[in-house]
Amino acid sequence: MSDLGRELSTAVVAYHEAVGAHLGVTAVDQRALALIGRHGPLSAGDLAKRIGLTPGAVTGVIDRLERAGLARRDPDPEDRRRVVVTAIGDGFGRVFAGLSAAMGELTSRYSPEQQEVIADWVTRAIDVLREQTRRLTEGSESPGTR
Amino acid sequence: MSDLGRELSTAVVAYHEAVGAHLGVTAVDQRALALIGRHGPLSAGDLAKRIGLTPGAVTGVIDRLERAGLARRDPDPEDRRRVVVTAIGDGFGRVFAGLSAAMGELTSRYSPEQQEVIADWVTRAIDVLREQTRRLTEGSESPGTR
DNA sequence: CCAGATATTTCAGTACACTGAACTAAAATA
DNA sequence: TATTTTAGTTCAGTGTACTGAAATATCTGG
Repeated sequence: MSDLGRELSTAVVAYHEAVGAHLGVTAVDQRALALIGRHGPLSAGDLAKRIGLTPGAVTGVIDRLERAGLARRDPDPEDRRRVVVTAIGDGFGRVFAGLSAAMGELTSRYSPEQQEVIADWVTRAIDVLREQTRRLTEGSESPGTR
Repeated sequence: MSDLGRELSTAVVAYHEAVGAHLGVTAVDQRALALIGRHGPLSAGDLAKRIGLTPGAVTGVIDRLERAGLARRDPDPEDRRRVVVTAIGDGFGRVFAGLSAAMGELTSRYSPEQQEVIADWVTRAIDVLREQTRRLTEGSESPGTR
């Protein structure tokens, strides 16, 4: 099972690399997009803090996401200095459409009780990954933390 | 569930990035290491073909893996032009030790039947990911394919 | 034994994302 | 209203991984 986990993560990383190469976005760009997708629209500055990059670098991140048609810049009507970045339509979903469909098809072949077990495991596995990531990251500097 | 898949993959990518930053190896390096781990020792040239890089770039990949203590260069006794690259001990496992332990602990909390279901789903999910990756990659040029 | 083929490394040049600092515009404060 | 602070972009410089070609070492077929 530990081997399976390793293979799964390798396959996931390879997939993300392929998506990135296909769309002209980096791994960081994709993480930023996922962050927006999960959290909702964010200002450029907030995005910078969240992903640990300088504001200058974030401009590049947004440029690439916009060019790939995955996100959109909008002026904040409340504060016209601010730029609000929004994931377009379901830009992420569109890119991942083939994967989502195949995964849905796969999962539908299991009984409802089995699907329950799988979803539960995946949820907890995500927590484990986040915790381990935090453990690795802490101690290293990040520009936002200074 | 499709959202879960997305979150899982995002978490996996973030974890790999953190591991890479920690050890000074790139995502490509990690994929190369996984390839060696799965397939067994490979010559530098074979590695180049498999990961789609020029021989010159592969020299750098192996350099970084060696520097991180994850792989080893050995001359091929059968053909002294060749260099055989081997994953060290369980270098990969050592790096991923924290993750493997946590994942093992997580999975052990399920009944044997449930574990069966999870392992089955993960195995098939890996196949789906590989297939989708292949679909994205084909059509794009790679140095080895030319 | 010699000429060509093959495996890897080295090296110069290129591409690209990041930092840090200067710049522009807009808000907040006095 | 004038000054200071804040948000984002632009830009020069840096680091790093890649390509393509040349160099080195070794194998193989005539």
